[in-house]
Amino acid sequence: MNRPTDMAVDAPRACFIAAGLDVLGERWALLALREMSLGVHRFDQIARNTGASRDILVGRLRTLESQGVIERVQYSERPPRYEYHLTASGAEVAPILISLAAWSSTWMRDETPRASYRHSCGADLKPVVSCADCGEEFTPGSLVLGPLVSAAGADPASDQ
Amino acid sequence: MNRPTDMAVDAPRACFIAAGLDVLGERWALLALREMSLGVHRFDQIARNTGASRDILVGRLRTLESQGVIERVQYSERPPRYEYHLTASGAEVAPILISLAAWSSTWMRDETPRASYRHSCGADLKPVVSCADCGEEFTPGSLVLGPLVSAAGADPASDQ
DNA sequence: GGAGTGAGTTGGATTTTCCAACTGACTTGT
DNA sequence: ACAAGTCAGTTGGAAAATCCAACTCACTCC
Repeated sequence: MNRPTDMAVDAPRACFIAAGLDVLGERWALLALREMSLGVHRFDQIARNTGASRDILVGRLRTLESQGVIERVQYSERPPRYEYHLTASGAEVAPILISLAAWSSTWMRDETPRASYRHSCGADLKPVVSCADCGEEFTPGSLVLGPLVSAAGADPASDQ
Repeated sequence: MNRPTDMAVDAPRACFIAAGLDVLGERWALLALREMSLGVHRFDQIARNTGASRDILVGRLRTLESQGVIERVQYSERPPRYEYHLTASGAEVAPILISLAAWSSTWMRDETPRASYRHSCGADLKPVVSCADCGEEFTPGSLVLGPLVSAAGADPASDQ
């Protein structure tokens, strides 16, 4: 009944990139996941290695846990102590970290020496992102919008 | 247990992931880049499609410009009007967006329908990240710390 | 002349983050 | 035994970032 000019002030794009950022895009979240990927699982060490304030970090870890990205694993009973581990979902954040590290080491333009990353084969980090279907490498611009869909949604019960 | 590089015991890890997040990790930055990747270059439309406040968005765009990730291109002289375009550096943010979209569409566990993404070949987004050197796929855990190095650093004069 | 477009800017409220110190329940060293 | 240290948080207040709606300025279109 109404058309171009009338209502619906364009709402922000609801896409999977935006949704992913709701979970992973808050400050310190990806750095905390980086630590767990590197085998650091304890609160104090994660706080030290990321530089996050302890109070903020608690909040992030709780959010990531509630989203099923990490899980708290008890390693001491008497004082109850927990460590943080990646779930299957969290482990699959790796490609994001890899892309970020690769972009950064290519395009950062200061001289600051920083820890680099490598593939476990020993080579410098040079990830190639290709399409599982056609095998072609993704080039800038080869990412295109698809239809509206719901996420695959790993079921919350399936922990490792 | 974990001391891959020898760093001061209490300093946050200075790595390329952290450095990348300094540039791309602020709120709205990646969504603005998403818009430009999708061919949206004007301020008003970027603001609408991302949902960012206009004042904050101005700040982000200025930061991204100063980092050489995007550039302002004048498209009208009187009134001076600019649009925002990805530089070579910005175009290479695509793998990050792709990984994020793929992770999100796999692991988000609500039913909300969202815009999905595809490869330009038409297939659903299923990126495979592999090592340019050995060809092996990156598996969770195959990202390992390397030595301290400076970034390749696109030369600051070449942004135009 | 009035409405509309586009790219911002402004001021004030709200939210998030930062920081250092503190807690409580242990464990280890002397 | 007692002091000191470890660990995973909490707490409260200050500082910074963000949100929001309205406003500006310079045009163009009807």
